[in-house]
Amino acid sequence: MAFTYKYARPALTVDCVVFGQDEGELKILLIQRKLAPFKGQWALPGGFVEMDETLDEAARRELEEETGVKDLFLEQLYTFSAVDRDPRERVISVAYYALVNLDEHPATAASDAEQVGWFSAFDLPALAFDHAEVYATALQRLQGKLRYEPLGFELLPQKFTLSQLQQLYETVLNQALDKRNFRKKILKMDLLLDTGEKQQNVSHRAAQLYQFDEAKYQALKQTGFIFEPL
Amino acid sequence: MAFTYKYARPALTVDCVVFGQDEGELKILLIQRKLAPFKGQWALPGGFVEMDETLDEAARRELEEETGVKDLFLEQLYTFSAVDRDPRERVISVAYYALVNLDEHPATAASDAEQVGWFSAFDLPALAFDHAEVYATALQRLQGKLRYEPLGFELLPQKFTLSQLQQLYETVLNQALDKRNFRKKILKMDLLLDTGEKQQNVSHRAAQLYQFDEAKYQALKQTGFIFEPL
DNA sequence: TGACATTGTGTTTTTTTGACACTAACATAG
DNA sequence: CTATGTTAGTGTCAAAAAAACACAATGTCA
Repeated sequence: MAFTYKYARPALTVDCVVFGQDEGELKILLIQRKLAPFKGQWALPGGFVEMDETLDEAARRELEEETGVKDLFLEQLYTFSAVDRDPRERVISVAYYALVNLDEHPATAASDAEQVGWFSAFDLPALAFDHAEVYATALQRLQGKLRYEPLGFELLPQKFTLSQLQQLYETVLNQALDKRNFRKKILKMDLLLDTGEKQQNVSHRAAQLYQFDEAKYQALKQTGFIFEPL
Repeated sequence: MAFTYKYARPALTVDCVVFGQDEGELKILLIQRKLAPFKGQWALPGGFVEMDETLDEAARRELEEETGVKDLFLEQLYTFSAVDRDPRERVISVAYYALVNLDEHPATAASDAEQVGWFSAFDLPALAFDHAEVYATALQRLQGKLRYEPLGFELLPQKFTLSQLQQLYETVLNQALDKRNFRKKILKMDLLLDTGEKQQNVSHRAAQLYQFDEAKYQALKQTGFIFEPL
């Protein structure tokens, strides 16, 4: 079966930049291409958009098919349209960026048999297509949004310590932050719930575990509140 | 001649939200549809993407064809993909937003014979397709970016007074600003060049004319400078 | 030359930011 | 059980930025 149109149409794909965090390192999820072009090279997970799904749905579907990761924070990034970005034919790609925390989401279950791997975000291999540009755009966006939206919590386990949160900000933004000032500011927003629990199995003083009060944040946001932890 | 593909492909269009400013009012540019669906209704200018052009190029081409407006500030906004957003068939649309100043750009030269008009941004007619949603997204983006990027100057003539600039911010953001604080802050950034010229033909004290130092801004931006006039 | 309209300007108070160093708690090894 | 190591947790002061606030200067026009 084939499909015929009066005018030529570009192919439409989605590509995903999936960020994760592990031991103070920012990572991203790549797959190794099984087929030409760029056979064997690392690339962003993604694929063709079906006729009965939105772009968001396509991104989630492809991610689950290719990497097993699901139920993650996902947002549209930018649509890339350079005429020769795919050597085979005209392909326009809607890029997404996603945030997961590596513990709670089954790390990497390959399925379409491609190899899947987490790479340090600041030390990536050469990427296929224009994926280096897509990745750079995503990192910029993440760094930008982290300053005025509570994205960081998507990268942490549900319960986390203030030190973990601070380290996350330091890693992503690539800058050191003052411990006392950071804690003061983030606690003053009154959006972290003290769970009463403490860290387990650490060989030093155990830290308090907090969790983010998403509901309260959503309510405040309506009233013009802006989350600015720095 | 027709084009045949193995898998179905959505049609791809661009749509543009063009903002302008006139006498303290924020306006947007609409065209009246000549054809079904939504015949006779107002809609955002836009059209199909050709195989040999990027999305940016398509947006500029369609804008000039349909409204005569060219050489404007143009930035990608978001890609809209609801499955039924076009009643005829699957159409995915990459939306752009654009800024022009009404004086220096030939206001509205219709060409494809559709009617073209500027409408007050806060009092729009019913729009075709999902264009109301696209417009809402664009306005939000404009309001957001105005706070940390020098977009306002795109909407003003090249030489402008501080009062005009302030009024623009007040109009777009829909909030009053203190004159002395606004002037202090914006002058302190040292990005406005005093042209030495004064307003002409006003029936009151003539204000100083300034222009934005784009080159200096671009240089500063590299060093991490952020334009924050509020 | 007086009335009108808009430009242009400083000071004070309040709030926010940034710099800075030590004690408390807990686990572990000797 | 004591000493050591490691991270958690906390307050103050100074500097900078933001916010509030009112009136004199300039030019046009009747």
